[in-house]
Amino acid sequence: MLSLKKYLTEGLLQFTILLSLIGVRVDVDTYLTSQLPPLREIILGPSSAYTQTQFHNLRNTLDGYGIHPKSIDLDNYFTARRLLSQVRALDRFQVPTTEVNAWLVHRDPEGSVSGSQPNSGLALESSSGLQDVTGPDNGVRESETEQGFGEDLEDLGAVAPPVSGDLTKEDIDLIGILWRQDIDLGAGREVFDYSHRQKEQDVDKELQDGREREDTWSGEGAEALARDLLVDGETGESFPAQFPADVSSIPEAVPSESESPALQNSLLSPLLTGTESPFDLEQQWQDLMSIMEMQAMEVNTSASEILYNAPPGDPLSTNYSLAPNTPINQNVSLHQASLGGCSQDFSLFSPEVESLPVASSSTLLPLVPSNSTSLNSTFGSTNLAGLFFPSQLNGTANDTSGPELPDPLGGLLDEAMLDEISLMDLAIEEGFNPVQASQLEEEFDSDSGLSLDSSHSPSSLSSSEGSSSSSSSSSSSSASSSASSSFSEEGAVGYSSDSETLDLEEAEGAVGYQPEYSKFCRMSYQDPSQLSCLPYLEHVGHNHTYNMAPSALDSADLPPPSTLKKGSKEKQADFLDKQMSRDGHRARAMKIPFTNDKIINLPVEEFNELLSKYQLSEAQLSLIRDIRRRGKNKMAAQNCRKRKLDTILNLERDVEDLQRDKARLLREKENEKCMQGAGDDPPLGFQLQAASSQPVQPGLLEDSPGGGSEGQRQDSQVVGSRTTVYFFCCWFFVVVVCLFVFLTATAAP
DNA sequence: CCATTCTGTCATGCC
DNA sequence: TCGGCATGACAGAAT
Repeated sequence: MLSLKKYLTEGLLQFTILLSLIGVRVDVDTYLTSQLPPLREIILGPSSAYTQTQFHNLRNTLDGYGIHPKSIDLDNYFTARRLLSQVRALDRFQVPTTEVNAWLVHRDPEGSVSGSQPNSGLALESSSGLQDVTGPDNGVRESETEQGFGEDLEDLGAVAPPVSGDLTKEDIDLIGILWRQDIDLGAGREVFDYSHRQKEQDVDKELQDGREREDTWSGEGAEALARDLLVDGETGESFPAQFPADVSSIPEAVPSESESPALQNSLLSPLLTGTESPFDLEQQWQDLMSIMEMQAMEVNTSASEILYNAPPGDPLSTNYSLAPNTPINQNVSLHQASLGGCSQDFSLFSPEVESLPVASSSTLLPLVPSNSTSLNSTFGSTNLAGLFFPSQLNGTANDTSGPELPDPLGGLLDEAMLDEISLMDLAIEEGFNPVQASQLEEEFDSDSGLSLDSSHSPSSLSSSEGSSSSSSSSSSSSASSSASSSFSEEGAVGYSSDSETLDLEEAEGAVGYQPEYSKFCRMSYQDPSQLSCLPYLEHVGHNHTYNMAPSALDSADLPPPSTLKKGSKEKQADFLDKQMSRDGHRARAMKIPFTNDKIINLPVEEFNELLSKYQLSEAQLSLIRDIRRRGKNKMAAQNCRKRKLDTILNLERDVEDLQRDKARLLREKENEKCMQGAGDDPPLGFQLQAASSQPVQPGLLEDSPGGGSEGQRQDSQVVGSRTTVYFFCCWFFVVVVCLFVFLTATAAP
């Protein structure tokens, strides 16, 4: 039997060698291990000569077959196993040569390695990898809500500036007129400068930017405006007399004129019914009223045109005219309730932006009318970014639309009143003392809150003063007014914060804290409780409950207006509302006098200073600090995840590069081996090949496809070749057996 | 309804 | 010691 085994094994060996020589790859491994155990025993058992094939079978040992006891050299075996494992470690990625060729053809365009130019290939690959990485990053960013809104913000920022380009000559003239109105009202340069005390540098910078924008966008008119601004020393930075400036002048006039509580009515009444405002008031107040009247007259535009030479189509004029004519009740429409918040907000706070440069402010104003109109037409969802800014571009064209004009100003007035109310409420509840108020005045009084931007903050001043401090002295009244202004400035109600948010967004660019963006719209909503302060505003109050709803209610969902168009924008708006989230509502509930945006983003020094300015309860302070902590941690978490993702992507790219390098090196190695080892007695697994012309492919030895679809394709080829070889081997085995029987029979005698 | 993903928050450690 | 950042872990919402 021993001889039989010898014959058989030798015969098989010779047969396999023969097959290898003729180019047929015999993967004995498969058949030996699983399909033909007897044959495996026969082959592996007899001698170590066949252990060469164990090179190929070594991994079978790992599968539990174990090395045959008769294996002559376990050391060699283990050595071979180790080497083989190393080789396999190298060629995980390996695929048959044919496939590799195809792969190379496929990969070369990408800059993948071609054996001759590894470096270039790597370089190209790395470059492509970079692209890949950037691509995924972008995708990720887009996927992230933050990022998505960041784009919106970017769009917002990008789109908004061009709006100034839409400023017509009339707009500019009107701005200049309004600006002069501020001067007439006594808003001195110091007021303006003072307003920028905190962000003076930013203001200057943005002012320059704004002037540049004016130059580029507005052309001559803008230049003229810029010259006016530059020329006039009083105005200084003067944010051009924008609509807000006009309104802002109100406070100044108010303190002097309105020290008696009786002014409450007079104070707000003019706002509410601008047309009826008497001109017998003080000159400033009269001027102010004239402005308001102009606004009121806006529908007819005749009066405004006469007084200010403002063309009918002027956005600003349209802007101003809106509210007075229309009672707030009328103004408050359902759509305003939902959207109005945003548009109104924007219109209101945009002027308030502390550091908002002339250009930006000027640009923003035109937006209001266009906005309102666009909102009415398209129905604006609460999304400012989507509707508002894009619409701004067309703002001038939309200005003429009559019936819809009243809304913006009405909304503005409403917002202003709400702001006032909230400020009053805050002032009352928080117990601002005149001293702090005076301090605040130093900070904020001139601070644009008055003259510079805030249209509503002044109004808030007036209202707060009128209502809260009836008998207060002029100083105290001014202090309170300043306090209220500071509130508004600080975003007590959230308006200013919104504006500031805008600022921050612009300043920070894409990095901007996007959740804040939601505030952009949301901040317009007022706490209903605040409305109750002023009895005569109650009618306004319930009218504006629409606006209040989101903020007032803990539920983040906006009241779904029936008229709203259900769309992605609205959905986005809802998302933004939800973005406002708990802290925003908490802050409102706690009547935090400043926005979360400031709470989170202000430097610790400014933050502490801000806190010191207000008499806040422990609960409020705790909430504020929690908000700050959570906000910062949220941003940190976002950054952390972003970095993590980037790291993963980079690692993935590196792995791919290394795999390519390994594949390349292995191919080179195999090629060298084939070149020099043709005469040697290589392992059976390597020796037997399906395609004689093809270099040895370690990939064939691997179970792992290592090459994706190409690898699968190759596998199919390999399977076919193996099947053929299998049948041929069986046939040959039968022949050999027959020969063996024949020989034994003949040799037996 | 379940699994996965996304996002916010907390706790912890480090600087 | 405080403030901020980084990060793992968890929970809830969204998909």
